[in-house]
Amino acid sequence: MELTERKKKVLRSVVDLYIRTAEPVGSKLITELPDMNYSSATIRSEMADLTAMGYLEQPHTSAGRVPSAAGYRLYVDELMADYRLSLDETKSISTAIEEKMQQVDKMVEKVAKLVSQATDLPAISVASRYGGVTVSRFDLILAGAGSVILVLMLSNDEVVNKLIKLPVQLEETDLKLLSALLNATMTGLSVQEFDQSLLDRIMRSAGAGSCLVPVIMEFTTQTLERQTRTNMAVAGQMRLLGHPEYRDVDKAQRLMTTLDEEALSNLPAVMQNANGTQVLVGAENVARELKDTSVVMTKFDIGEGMQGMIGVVGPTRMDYAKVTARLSYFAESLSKMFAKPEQAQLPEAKSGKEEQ
Amino acid sequence: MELTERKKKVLRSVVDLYIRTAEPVGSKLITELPDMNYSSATIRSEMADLTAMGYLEQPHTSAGRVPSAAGYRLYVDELMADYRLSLDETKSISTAIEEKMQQVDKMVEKVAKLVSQATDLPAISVASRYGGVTVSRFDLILAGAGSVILVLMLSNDEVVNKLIKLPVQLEETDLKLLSALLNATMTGLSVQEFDQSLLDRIMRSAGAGSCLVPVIMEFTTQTLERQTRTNMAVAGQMRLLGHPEYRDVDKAQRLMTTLDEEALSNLPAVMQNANGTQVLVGAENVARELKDTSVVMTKFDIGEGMQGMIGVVGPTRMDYAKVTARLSYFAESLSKMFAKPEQAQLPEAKSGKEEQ
DNA sequence: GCTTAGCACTCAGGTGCAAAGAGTGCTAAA
DNA sequence: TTTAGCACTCTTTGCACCTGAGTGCTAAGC
Repeated sequence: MELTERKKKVLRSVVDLYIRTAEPVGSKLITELPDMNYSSATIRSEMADLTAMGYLEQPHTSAGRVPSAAGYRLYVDELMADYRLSLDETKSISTAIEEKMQQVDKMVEKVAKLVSQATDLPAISVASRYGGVTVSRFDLILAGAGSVILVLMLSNDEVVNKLIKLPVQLEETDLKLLSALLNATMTGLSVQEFDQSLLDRIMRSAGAGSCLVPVIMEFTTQTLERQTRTNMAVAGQMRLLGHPEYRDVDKAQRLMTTLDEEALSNLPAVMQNANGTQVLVGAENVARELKDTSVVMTKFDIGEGMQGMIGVVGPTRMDYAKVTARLSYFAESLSKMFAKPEQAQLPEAKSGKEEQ
Repeated sequence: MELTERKKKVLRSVVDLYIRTAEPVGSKLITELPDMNYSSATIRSEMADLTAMGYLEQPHTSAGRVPSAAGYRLYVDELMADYRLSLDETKSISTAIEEKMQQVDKMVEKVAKLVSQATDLPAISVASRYGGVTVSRFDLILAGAGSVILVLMLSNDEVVNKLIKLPVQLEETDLKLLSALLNATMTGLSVQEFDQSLLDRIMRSAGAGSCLVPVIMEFTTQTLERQTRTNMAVAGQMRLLGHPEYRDVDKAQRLMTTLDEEALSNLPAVMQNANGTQVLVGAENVARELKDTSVVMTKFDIGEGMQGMIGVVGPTRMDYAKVTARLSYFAESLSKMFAKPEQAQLPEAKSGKEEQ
């Protein structure tokens, strides 16, 4: 059977209405739409066809129609009207992002929170670095009262520090010597190259500062390891409860536990080869628990060998147009922000063409 | 009417059973308890008395009894058997805490998560500082490639840093000069004392480094302000759904929104004058939304003019004995940890006397 | 005087059934 | 090709009814 223009129009109406009401859509409801100059009987026969073709489903004989996974797929790929962000919306997203986000792990949390807020759905935010971070510079600062501040500058321009209480008294010159030694031997080395022989070598040459070396080594290793780990945050889980399909507490809970745990950590893999905004409808999902749930996600650039991803999880009935619009606006804004760290330029509101 | 020993025993049994089952407790159920050598009729008359005295309530005529707020109060204050933490429990709490917690804001989050895990309830964790943090030392490190690392050491021994990209080329000596100037003029000043005249004064003397001054000022102000803010984190909100009284999604949602927002920020005030573990039963709560919910909270010390608080929120029917035991163990462990930052000693398991 | 057995009473929750309502598929006429 | 009409299906809702749990009271027993 051929998918005529009118069939598409009916399908789109069904999905649109279903997104709004979360109730099965009947033929009569559709006839009441503006631009629908057919009787309910005509719509009925079209709907019967669409059901036969697998785009719609019927919960039971005397109920209205509900989009099937295939129906959503078609909707997302072809039918969905571009959602046009209003000035208000871009503005509130912009000001939210503008607050400076200092470190990557903090950033991940904040972004998750913002995205969740903007979409009224639980959101995840991931930042993964593809390894290779090294220390590009060591500094030791004597900070009075028997303590030293260790400052590491990393190859990705992040800076971390640690306060070390000194067991013995050390002179400024001792620290100069030690930091020079560290800079000479350890900069540019990845964490895998740290080993016992390196430690021995440094200890031998360290002189008065040798008691600091183990602490420094441990902190450095820890820091570099944390850098390669992918950061991930989940926010706004409770928002799920606002949507009728999750009034079943058990279901919501099961879904959120999945989200909290690792099951989702393989989503970034799915993301890897795809570009732009991706929509996973219901059954297309990897994780069991997400079977009747959809995921929308987008990549964004953080530069310096890093990559971010933001996504939301929600009922298959979610308002894809709105969600994808907001998500990609976020991603765009974030990418720009990381491109010019100090003065983030926000993109123009995407002026999508309004179909129909 | 007098509250006899036997009445107390009955009341305790009712609360214990209700905590376990979340169902109204009938007279017959109580007779089945070991150590209860009375007939159901006797228990019934005792329960009728307890109801008249306001310690029990009846959802409807033919239902069992449920503890009233006053009943819980009495239970918490007098009747409750000390819960004895098993070795397993102390161990899992200990190892959880042992992971080093670096910065205060990170700490707050982690603690909230741990407490929530240990009690299977939503948890809040607050760390508030009573002001007065100043910068005790400035350092500027030239980090090659036209950038400078600014390191601030604060009066509470926390260290923060920021990477600044240089608009112009600066020499090591310029930075030395500037940092000496900053140390001379700005250390020990609280954020309220930063004003235009101070900025002007520094700008005049800064020489080549003057272009850095505004950035440094802003970052310093921001940092000190963040230090005085109280950090607060909420974790495990979804756990609420596991308890039957919150199967009503709307209720759970309303409660959690309250928790997420500020309504709870006045709880620390309640905490201020009290010591030890506090239990707020139902109607005793400040916030509207918490009316049929209980809050258990404890203070702990962070030293350095700071104070922490952990608490959980849950159904009035929660297992007070278990929750208070775990909470105070946490608080104890944390206090000890901050007393000797580097090698946390964990307290012995509290060996409470087992009554009855 | 306290305790207990017995009994009548109350009320929430489950079950079965009928009516209402929503929506469908099919057919015949326009 | 579209539409009006109609019979059919299935869920939802309301209602009456029954059952079981639990109570309060009373009178008898220790």
